[in-house]
Amino acid sequence: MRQKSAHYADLLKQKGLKSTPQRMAMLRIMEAKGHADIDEIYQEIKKDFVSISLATVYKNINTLLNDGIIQEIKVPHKKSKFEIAKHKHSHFVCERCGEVYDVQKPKKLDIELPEGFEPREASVLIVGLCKKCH
Amino acid sequence: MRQKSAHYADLLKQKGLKSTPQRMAMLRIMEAKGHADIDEIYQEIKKDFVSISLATVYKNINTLLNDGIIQEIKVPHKKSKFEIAKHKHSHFVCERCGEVYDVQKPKKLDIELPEGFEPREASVLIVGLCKKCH
DNA sequence: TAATTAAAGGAAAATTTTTTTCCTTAATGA
DNA sequence: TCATTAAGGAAAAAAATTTTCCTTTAATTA
Repeated sequence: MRQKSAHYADLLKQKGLKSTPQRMAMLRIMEAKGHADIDEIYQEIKKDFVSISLATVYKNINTLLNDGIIQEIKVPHKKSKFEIAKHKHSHFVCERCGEVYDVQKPKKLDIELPEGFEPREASVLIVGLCKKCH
Repeated sequence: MRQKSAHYADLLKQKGLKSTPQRMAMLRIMEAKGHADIDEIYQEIKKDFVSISLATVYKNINTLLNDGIIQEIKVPHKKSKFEIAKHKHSHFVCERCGEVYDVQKPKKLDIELPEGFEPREASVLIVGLCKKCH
């Protein structure tokens, strides 16, 4: 824990962002949950910061997104989830419970693009049943 | 054109949906554009149906989605796009102009899932520069 | 430390997006 | 053609997100 928090504080400082308790808590929540949507973050953080404003959560999500500290995962039929930005990986969404899991990225993708198209990044989303729901 | 429209009319009938002019127009717009977001559809359809309600567009999007006639593509940083449901394929999004293109689906994805996870479907989204913007 | 200052927080309002309601209109099928 | 019922339109409501404005506080420096 000491490590992680220090890490986030440094990361924020690097980007010229203040490491406020609310912001750190949001990062810790995303860290702990792996993937969380706005409302989950808000409900969770309210346990520690009773009077935190939902606007603060949104503002922080946006600044953290802009600085690449977190990233958004858009999932079919559900609200966007946010996660701490990390090494590249793919996602698995359980169609029953909605949980998002990180899975390894495919070694290579054999998709042929038309002439003139320049890929920069690919993301894979697998939909299915997770261990619990299967 | 005769073909396509008849096709849609039949498709709607099959699903027990009425083939109204507004609904047909929405399908034609998605067909023509390939991928369109709510606002694009609304702006476009207003040219023919001056007094169409935005609520009608939303309602139709939802019924068409529920019956699997169209599908939603969630794209990072932009509004969702909708397309006529067709054989499986992947998407390429241009990070400059935002245009979405259909690309072939990978033959196979070598992603190892943890024990107990059952994949049903995978979607691949490639982000990069399209021919025009490259 | 104490003082400074710029960024961040909170509350409320404003915007934007989406859904619902309620009544009217029109597509479908007998 | 008529009856039925889904769909359309307008407006309101609800939900989601952003902005405003003022206060507080983290970070910097004297």
